[in-house]
Amino acid sequence: MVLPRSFYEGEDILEISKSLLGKKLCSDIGGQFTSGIIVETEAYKAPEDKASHAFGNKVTPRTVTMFSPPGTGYIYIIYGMYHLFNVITGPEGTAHCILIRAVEPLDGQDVMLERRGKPSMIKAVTNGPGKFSIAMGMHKKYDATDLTISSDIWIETGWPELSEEEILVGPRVGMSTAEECSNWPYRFRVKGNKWTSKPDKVWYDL
DNA sequence: ACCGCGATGCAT
DNA sequence: TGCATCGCGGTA
Repeated sequence: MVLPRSFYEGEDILEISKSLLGKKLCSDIGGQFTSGIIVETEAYKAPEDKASHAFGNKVTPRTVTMFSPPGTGYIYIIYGMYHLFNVITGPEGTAHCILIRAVEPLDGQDVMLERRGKPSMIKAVTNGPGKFSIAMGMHKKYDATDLTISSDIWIETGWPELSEEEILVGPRVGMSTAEECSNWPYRFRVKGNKWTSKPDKVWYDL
């Protein structure tokens, strides 16, 4: 079942970030169907979050998508070559968004390997925001896609709801200019899942 | 294992 | 100018 808009519109972005773990992210791009279970997420809580593109509710040509209704996809380019995929959440008008950082591959694994130029799934294919976005065909041209009605990119129910014991939390990465926000525990992952991005030492139980 | 760095486009 | 990144080649 495709997740309805009500899934995305709650006030608590951290709860939604955790609820997205275990959901099934699907894409049908270039005539190729791929899907994967979301196993790592990262929350960006505008307007007070200095790490958010929409810090201070700043509206630019890039960030305007972030003010779209909850359940909208936000795709932007980082380092000139990676099309990172995010989900807009929160009450309409808030610019909260959640970066999808890793998925466990399900359908279309042959397509993912071809897009990534890798021989097998044991080589890191979807364990990072840039990597899984390539594997699933994410592209800036799909920015502002309505994930509740799109036939290009959508999110379905997947695993049963995870318990808190199955989730680890840690600080976000790449926070060089976010000052006090850089230590916020806004990054979530499925405990023990081998498809998450490279482990580090800062994870702890909820 | 870890570290440094280049690729490459676009927002500011 | 500096990224919400990745893969490579160096050193160990």
